[in-house]
Amino acid sequence: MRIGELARRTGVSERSLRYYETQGLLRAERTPGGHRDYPEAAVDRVVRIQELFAAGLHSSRIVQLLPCMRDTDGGPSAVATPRLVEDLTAERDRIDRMIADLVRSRDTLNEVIEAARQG
Amino acid sequence: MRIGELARRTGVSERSLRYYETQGLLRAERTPGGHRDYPEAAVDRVVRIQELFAAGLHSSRIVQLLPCMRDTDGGPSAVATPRLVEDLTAERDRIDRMIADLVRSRDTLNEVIEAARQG
DNA sequence: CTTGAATCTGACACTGATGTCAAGTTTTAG
DNA sequence: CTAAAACTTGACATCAGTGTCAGATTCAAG
Repeated sequence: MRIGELARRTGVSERSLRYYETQGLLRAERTPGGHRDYPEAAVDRVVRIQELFAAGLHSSRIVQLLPCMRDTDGGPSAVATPRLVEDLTAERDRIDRMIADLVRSRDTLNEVIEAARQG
Repeated sequence: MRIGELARRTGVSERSLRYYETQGLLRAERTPGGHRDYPEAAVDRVVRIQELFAAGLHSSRIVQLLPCMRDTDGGPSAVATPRLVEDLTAERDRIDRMIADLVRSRDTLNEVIEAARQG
């Protein structure tokens, strides 16, 4: 599929999809004229990438991580090196803390919302 | 307490504490010489502010929210206007989606980490 | 062939909290 | 009194993904 359709189906802008490519996160075949041609699996991949960005991972980290993830197309997965495992563990712990923070913030908002509904 | 101690106790930089003040998030008495003098409750407040920043709320939103939160010192709390409740509800829903995303990312990382431990 | 939609590359701007540095003032300890 | 530490304001930089615009090219349909 071409970039417009991928953008529409993932909700990610064309600009961002091109940026992902420069960062080595996403590859695409090219038509004879130079237009990008994505495989169906790109949809899932882009969604994953977005999730990881939302989790605060940087491009460089996602680049390392992607080949180790079991893909939707069941492609051959690499195995993380000990060094990478260490880094990913740190990321995971950071995400856990982030989740805890978010839960507290959500509860705070709910308190205020509830107080207003009753007041 | 002065800004250095507040920074140390909250883990937030002095730079950020001053920024919070310019945004109307944090007030401080001043010594005759002009140095900031924070009440004990500032510690909790700063922690809350940090959490809300981490949840993706902007200064302007936190400014609206703060007076509606029940403070640690049990100060008089304002009640959110209907308009604010609407905005806060949207924020809460966004946070809920963010949490869901984070959980997925964490699970992804755990999968890779586990695969490496066994591989 | 023609025309309009889609895509290409490249460049520049922005966001918004935070880092950092500079020059000057206040506070505190000896 | 004095020196060091802490604090002040102000300005500029940074990050990293994303928005946006311009000009050129390709694609698809009539």
